[in-house]
Amino acid sequence: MLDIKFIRQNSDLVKQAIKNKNEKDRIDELLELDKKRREILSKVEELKAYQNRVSKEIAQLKKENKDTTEIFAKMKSISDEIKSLDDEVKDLEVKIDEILRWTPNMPHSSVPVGKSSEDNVEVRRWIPEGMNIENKKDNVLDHIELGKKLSILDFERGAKISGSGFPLYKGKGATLERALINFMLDYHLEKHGYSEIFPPFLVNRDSMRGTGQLPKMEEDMYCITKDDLFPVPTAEVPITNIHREEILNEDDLPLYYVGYSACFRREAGSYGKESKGFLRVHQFNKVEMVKFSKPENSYDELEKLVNDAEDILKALKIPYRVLLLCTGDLSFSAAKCYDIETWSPAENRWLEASSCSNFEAFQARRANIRFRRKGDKKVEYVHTLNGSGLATSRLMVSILENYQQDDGSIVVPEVLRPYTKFDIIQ
RNA sequence: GGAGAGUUGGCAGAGUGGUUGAAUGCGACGGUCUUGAAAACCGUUAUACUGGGGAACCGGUAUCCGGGGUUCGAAUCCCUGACUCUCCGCCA
Repeated sequence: MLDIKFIRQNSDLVKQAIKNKNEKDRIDELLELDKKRREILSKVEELKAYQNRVSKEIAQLKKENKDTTEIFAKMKSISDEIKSLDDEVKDLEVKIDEILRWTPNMPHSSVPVGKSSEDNVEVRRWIPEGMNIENKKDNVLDHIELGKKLSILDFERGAKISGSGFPLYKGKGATLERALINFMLDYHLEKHGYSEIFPPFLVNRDSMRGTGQLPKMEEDMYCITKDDLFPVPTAEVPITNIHREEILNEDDLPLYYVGYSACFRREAGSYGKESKGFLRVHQFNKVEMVKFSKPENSYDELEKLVNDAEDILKALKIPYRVLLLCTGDLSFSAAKCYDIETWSPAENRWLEASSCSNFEAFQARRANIRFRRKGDKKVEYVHTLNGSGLATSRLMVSILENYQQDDGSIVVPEVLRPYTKFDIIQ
């Protein structure tokens, strides 16, 4: 959510930002409502001030046993007037809030302006020593074929149990998945100084609003209507909401959290080639990093966050590239975002495995997460950041395909072996 | 799922219709005293919106879990929702 005062004073900037993000502009309507609200507000507050004053006088009169009939009649009509004006203000506030919640975050000045993913900028790429992704082997199997052949992935039975997009891992495939999650968690804990969180997987509506999934993405979220709970689309939601409605100490910042969760996404409207196997699923596993930072440090923290995700891929020796997303591809809540894509030899293309974003105060304002500087009276919003570190499904595609041998077996990446207790899948 | 008890400022905890943004205690911060510290004493101690001002600041309004209602007036009465705790039932 953007600050209404900021919008008031910088409406042109905000409009430009909305345009760059390909979102709908309702700023003029917003400002009109805002103006009206403040007009009525000053009227009703004046009446309330009068009411409060007279109310004290009445208390005095009552004490002296004086007649109050006349004054009561007068105050009744004022009370009624206040009530109706209050209703008007409330009505306007609901409308204002609605538009604000549908207004996207503003891209940071360092974000390239662009229309779609075509305009994203590759910042760097990393290829393990001795590997050349240009040298395409002929007989590489894709992850679906590998999964089937080695009996480690079973998409058909997953579909039988739940529906398409719910992968079933079996045997060494299940172990490999678990190893990967544990490896990533341990790595961030030990090497990058994060604190571990194991969050709830179902969250309430307030939490979903806090991080910005609602109202805009409601169609893409699963919902347990009976209890009005949502299966988390990412651990970002429960972890960021840890500090909802809180005022943090300056000394506590930055806060680094890392947590695993299963992630649930309806992915409404996406079918076909793009969604085969692991490429698009309704349930996947992800280790998520979340940071709460002081505003002046948040962009340094973003760079570090991306590096933290990259370190995992370097340790796994998976080729990847880092993209700086352009304004048009930037998500609703983000001010700046880097995607990390890993190489898939079978698909012969890059697959998004991580997304690292700085939300600045956008989520913090929605979720009311603030901090107080030492010796300072005022509170400020923190900046929130998060990044996948990483999502296992896409990563699993790259691991299986990159580590496959000519005989169709798969060598387990060295760093995972202490977790898997085996070094080859065949 | 059933029955009951709760939810008040950073924390503890008063307050059952009228100068209550809210007693008191603790904590925190500032000061006095002290070579320094402790103790003691004095003072300060929420957030949001809104108007004025360049700003420090000043005024108004709201907030005692959320929402609705009764009333001239609600922390206090009524309805409703959420959460917490205790007991019973069920259960991995």
